[in-house]
Amino acid sequence: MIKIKFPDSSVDDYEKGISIIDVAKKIGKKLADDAIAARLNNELVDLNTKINKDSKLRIITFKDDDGKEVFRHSSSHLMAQAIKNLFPKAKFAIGPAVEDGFYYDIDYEKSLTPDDLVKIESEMKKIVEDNIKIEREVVSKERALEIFKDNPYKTELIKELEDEKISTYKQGNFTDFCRGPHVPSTGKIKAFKLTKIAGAYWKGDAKNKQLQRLYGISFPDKKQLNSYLKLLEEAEKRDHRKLGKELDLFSMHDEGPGFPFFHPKGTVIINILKDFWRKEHVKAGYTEVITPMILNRNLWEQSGHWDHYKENMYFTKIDDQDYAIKPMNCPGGILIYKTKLRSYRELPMRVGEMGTVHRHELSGVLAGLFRVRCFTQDDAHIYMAEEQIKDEIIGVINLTDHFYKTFGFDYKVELSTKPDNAMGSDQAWEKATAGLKDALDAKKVKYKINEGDGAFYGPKIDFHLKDCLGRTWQCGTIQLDFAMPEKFNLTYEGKDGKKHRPIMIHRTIYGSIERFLGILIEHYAGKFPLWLSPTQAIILNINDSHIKYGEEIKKKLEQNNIRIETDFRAETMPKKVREAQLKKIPLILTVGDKEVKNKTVAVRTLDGKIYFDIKPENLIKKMQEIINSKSSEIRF
RNA sequence: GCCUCGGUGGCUUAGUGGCUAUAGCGGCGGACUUGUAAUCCGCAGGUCGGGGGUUCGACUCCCCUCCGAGGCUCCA
Repeated sequence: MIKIKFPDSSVDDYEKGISIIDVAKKIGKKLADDAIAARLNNELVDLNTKINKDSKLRIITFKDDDGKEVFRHSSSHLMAQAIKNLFPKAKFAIGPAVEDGFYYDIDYEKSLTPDDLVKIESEMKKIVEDNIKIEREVVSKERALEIFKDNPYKTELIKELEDEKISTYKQGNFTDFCRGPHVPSTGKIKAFKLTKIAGAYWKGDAKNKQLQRLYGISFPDKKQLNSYLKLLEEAEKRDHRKLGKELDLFSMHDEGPGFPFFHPKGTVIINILKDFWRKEHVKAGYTEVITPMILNRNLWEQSGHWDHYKENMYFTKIDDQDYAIKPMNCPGGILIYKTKLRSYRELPMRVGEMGTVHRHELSGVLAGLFRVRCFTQDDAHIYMAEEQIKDEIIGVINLTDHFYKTFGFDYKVELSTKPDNAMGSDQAWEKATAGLKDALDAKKVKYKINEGDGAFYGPKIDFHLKDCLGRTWQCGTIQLDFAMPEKFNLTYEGKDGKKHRPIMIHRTIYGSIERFLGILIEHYAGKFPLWLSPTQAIILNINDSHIKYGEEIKKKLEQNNIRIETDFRAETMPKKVREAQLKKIPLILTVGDKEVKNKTVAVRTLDGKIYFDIKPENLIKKMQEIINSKSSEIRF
């Protein structure tokens, strides 16, 4: 689908833009056809004037992705103009809208500082006040090259274009080579903030010159900007690195950058995630294996990792032979497959592995639990016949859906197709890709296609989790693989008594337990649902005379596998409650004279509700109910 | 790996122009025996990430290095 936007200057409002698809739908007439044809042929026509005559067109507002993009793109130009005013020697590269705002890459002799950002912001404000008209002008390629002759980046881009006519946008003293569309004037951009400066390579290639990328965010009004800034603040509060420390879940050390240490409480959660995973996979017909961490060079040569993945691997020597620490689990699993002749009756063969892998990631990419150098994949390999692809994929999609729903995650699905450096025949790719598509369609899953983004050995489906703040994280993946079975000469004996080659699926649901834990910490803001909570309840006493009874309660809960702490210090109640709250313990149980007398406890939940006179048996029963339901709500 | 910024007791943090470095929380000791978000008093704890240099003198200035943050590239 082609989507082209341009501003509708008939409506004097910043929010208005228009989608040509809508034009086509609404008028379906020659006008739209002409416009689309012109675009496809890269003939630039001035669409504004023609379309103005039709008033029935849909208006795109800031609420639409299209409108947002136009608005943010114009914000980028606004920033560029301000930069030009302040730093006339800066050369502009590209300045698009991105999902979370906009940026402009510039080439400037001196590094800009956060102070400069403040200056640029004030300059932008001036330009907004001046409400400068933004005008489109279509010029010849020659003329464009003349206009941008001092700018090597724009020159390069213009030369790459096949069009003979080039559109430019002019606002005051600043002219940019740009397809548009833009808001009609700078005065429309009422609220913005420049957020950060970073290095970025020209055209995203590390071999090219590194430019300075200035990021910003903008909105049509202050209110929206403020709520966005609030969201950022909330995200910062939930940062798993901060909460991980505060809640005593894990730590990082200079002695092992990228290698997380999990404390007792973090380990509790990880073990629960693993237990849950095992139970569900047994139900889904998986077996589980364990393969070694260090394996001989020969294996990695055969799998292709030695040639294609070496820079990401760690090595060691044993008795003068080269060994590698596994960066992936599949070669080990394949050796198990090959321990005997396999029959078609065994297929599909679903083999899981909680496989810990080590990857030498670049130091600059490490980030808390989100990007580490040692992590455990909830891996599984499914060996199957070609005709089983669709059903197996459906099975994995169902399982994945069940997992994500359990944690309250929404998710998006992406399908990646054949890349340029692919191995295997076109037919095989087509079949495999069709298998993935069929499965997604059968499940009525909406998905986005990433052309050419598949692995070299097969197409894949990726699952992107959406957390409660709307941020997305790549976790699960389903990858079809025809390469490994080939390389390891995997076979099975068919009904016909002949040898056949199985197809392999690599798949994960959590992705990495470490990353998943990081996401969970931020998703729940550290307030884990009862079933995941490292400490499920804490017992507080009013004074020393209640300790004995408190110990009795503790024992009862422990005997029912409830993770319980006590705080019998001679501190005041408010203080002990406060500390328990800060630790985000779901249930605070208090014992005082009344409870000792009635043989009950008082229960306080994290949201501050208090229930008195709860019998311990009832408490245990209720807690077990909530734990079993995996609910994040606690009510008595 | 590259770019920019940062690193002060367990945590959060003050600090200066180059002289014996703040405070709170936490910890420990004591008093208080407390009914749902911080009781009071006292004590201990830092070679200011590490190494080198400039200097009479460096937490402060310079260089190197390690680690972290945000990006780029990559990715579970």
